[in-house]
Amino acid sequence: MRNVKPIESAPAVIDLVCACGNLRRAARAVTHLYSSELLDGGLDVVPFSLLWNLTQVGESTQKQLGKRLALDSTTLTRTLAPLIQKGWVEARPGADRRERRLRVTPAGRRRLQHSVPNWRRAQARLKKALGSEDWGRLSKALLRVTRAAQQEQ
Amino acid sequence: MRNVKPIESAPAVIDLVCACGNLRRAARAVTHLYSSELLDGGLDVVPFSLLWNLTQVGESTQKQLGKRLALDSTTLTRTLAPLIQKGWVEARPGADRRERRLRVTPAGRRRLQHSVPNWRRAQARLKKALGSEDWGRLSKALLRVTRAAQQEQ
DNA sequence: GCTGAATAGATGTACATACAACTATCCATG
DNA sequence: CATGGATAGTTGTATGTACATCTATTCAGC
Repeated sequence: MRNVKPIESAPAVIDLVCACGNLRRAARAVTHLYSSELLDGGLDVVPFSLLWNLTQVGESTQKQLGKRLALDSTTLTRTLAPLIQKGWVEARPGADRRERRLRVTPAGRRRLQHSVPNWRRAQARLKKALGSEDWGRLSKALLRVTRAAQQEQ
Repeated sequence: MRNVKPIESAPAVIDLVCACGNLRRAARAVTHLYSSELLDGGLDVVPFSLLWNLTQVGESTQKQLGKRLALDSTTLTRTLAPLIQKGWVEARPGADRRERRLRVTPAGRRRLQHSVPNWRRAQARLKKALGSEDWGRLSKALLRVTRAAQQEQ
């Protein structure tokens, strides 16, 4: 029985799909779409996302907001700066005076409301192009993968 | 029959989930995980992804590579520069002399191979934390959403 | 009450990314 | 074959993001 190819164990056809690369690419593509809608309203995706999330939580320290957004909290020092400067976000020291307690001001809330129709248009365009079944699947998958990645250190 | 609350049509409980924000957040979280593995091998996620994709396509212009990665092609001028400088990617003018034809060199291929085990570890960690069913779903959903967003302008 | 470890945030630096404006090249049409 | 519009890539600039390091503050244990 010479010359017989051995049976290959675990054929090493490893997944060629890089989850990280695919996520980053999707984020770029979708950011482009949302950005084009949101810029008409004068708020790009990052400021929009900060006002949006900060409105939803009501009040938060920088640290907590960073955790919520899976964002290094020192990054927020700079991305929040223009929002504070424009009076859309208020940062006041907490009882623990190391912390900054962040809140959206009434002016900030108005600014956000102004951009919500743009955001809805972006959502609607993507949802339509994707189909609402995939849209729902995507949302779930993203929450799960974020949790999984965060749990992994 | 007074005082009866009217039946509400389409209750305006609009999706509070922002696909863009969720994608960007997931990309940050997953990048962090992959980065921690890949950095041990000396290649961060962006150079890794460039070598990886360029290896897969064999040869490409900057424009084509940008399209494949949903990346502004001018961004590639800068992210490719260090790879070219280190001799991992070769850029030679094409027959159309406006173009740069990009190829991974043998040295680049070796460099990539060196990092593949790190990449596999990152993939394995995420896949394990996520479960392989969700992993598959995620991959499909990301391809679809990327296509959908790109088709939308 | 003091001191040293831990924590929140600010700052320096590096890189990723996009867009506008520019340059070199190509190509269609007169 | 000359010219003007289209295209590929470069460069200037602005923003987002992370990490290392620094400062101010807190808090546990003495």
